[in-house]
Amino acid sequence: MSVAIENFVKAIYNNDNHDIKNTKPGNIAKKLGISNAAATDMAKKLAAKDLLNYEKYQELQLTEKGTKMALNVVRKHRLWEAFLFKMFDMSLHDIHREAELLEHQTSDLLADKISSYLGHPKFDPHGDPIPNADGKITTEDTSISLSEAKEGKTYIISRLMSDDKEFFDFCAQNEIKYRNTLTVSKQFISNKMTQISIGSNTLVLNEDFTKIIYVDEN
Amino acid sequence: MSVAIENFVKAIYNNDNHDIKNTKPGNIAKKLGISNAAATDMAKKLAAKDLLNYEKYQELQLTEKGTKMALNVVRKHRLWEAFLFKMFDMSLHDIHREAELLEHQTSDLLADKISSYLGHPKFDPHGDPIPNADGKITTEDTSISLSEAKEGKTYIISRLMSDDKEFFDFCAQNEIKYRNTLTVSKQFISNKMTQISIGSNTLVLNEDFTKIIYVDEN
DNA sequence: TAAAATATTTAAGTATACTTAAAAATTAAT
DNA sequence: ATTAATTTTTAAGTATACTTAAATATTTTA
Repeated sequence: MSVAIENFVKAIYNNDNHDIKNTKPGNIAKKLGISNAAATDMAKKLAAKDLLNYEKYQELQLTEKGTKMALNVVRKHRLWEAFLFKMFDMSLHDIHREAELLEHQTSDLLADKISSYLGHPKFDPHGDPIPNADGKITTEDTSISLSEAKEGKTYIISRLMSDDKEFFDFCAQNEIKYRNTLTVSKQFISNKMTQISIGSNTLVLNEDFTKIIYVDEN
Repeated sequence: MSVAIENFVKAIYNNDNHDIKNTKPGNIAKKLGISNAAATDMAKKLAAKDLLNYEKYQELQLTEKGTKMALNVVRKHRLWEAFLFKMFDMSLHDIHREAELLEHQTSDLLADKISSYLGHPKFDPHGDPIPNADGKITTEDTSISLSEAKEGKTYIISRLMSDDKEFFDFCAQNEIKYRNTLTVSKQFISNKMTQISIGSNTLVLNEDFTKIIYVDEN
């Protein structure tokens, strides 16, 4: 299957799992940087290949076959991220960019070699779960976004759900890192801001950031 | 530039350097598994981009710009081979197949990271030289093919110039490996066969193999 | 050196993955 | 509940990288 198709099913999968669960063509188009028309076209094409269910004006739904393909690509993406992060001194943003390309040109054999070398990790450096060779995610997700965290409690950062360079630069400057500990000192409900202390820093984060920083109870 | 273009200039580069130096469209087409017509088309297109010089019915000649592009791709290919060979237990044939895909999706940044990790190797596991970051090959090639080697002399294997699985399987079974030592016991000139002793084996190789096994004097 | 074989080029056509522009349907706002 | 705004779809068109078939040029060989 082509890169375009792999990226399309991956975008649906990611949208379905994370975001506000909008998998209509326009939303997928926005993620992929293509026109709405192109997304509608592709949706019809993939429906004919039994990768997704398409009904006019409805959400796109991956079939079992489509989900399997998406998970295979996601697995390769996250394995590459884990591998490059371990081997080389590269930022989370950079490893994401490389993985975005390499994921489509990686045999199942090589993916297994990488997984094996890393000791079959269950999470990538963003904290996202890595599907196993059968395309199954075997970990439970108990984490919540920082925006939903409770005042006074201490948490461990479990995921940094972003591909944005500016966000990661901010993280790097403020000890916001996968597995680090933080305490929520205050939730400013009406302003949708969250005050945390992490290491020696006190930070007040707005919703843009607290929605993509995921944490687990300590 | 597209994968098709990168593969096209790479094929010209490789043909120009190794083989019987035939870079006419038909020969490139054969290497790439495309039709002659497609190769002629592409040649015209690349001439317009100043990647090669095209004159009807003549050999295709890479320009400086085209050569640079080819060397950049070749560098990435050989770095991936060296890296995968070091990291994972994979055959020469397998690492070639992976590198063939990964080479087009690798940033200069990542290539440099790989090179640095490996200590800036000058040769890949086939014995082919790895161009440096400036696209220069800094090693001299003093090796000759086994078909040209002298009776009675001892040599070191410097290159295994093939991507063929059967050839590498044969090599694996007979201690034919980069850097191993062999002695040419007899050249059967009229039959174009070469008898060698390597390790505990005596082998009589025909021209198909002696033309792709390169050796250096001891 | 002329005929036969081979290679290259031209021409016409295809599939993929897009585009823009307009029409149709849905969703949001008053 | 209409109207307005937004989305989705359809339609027509484009670039890339191929294909096959036929025409033309080159190379081989007898």
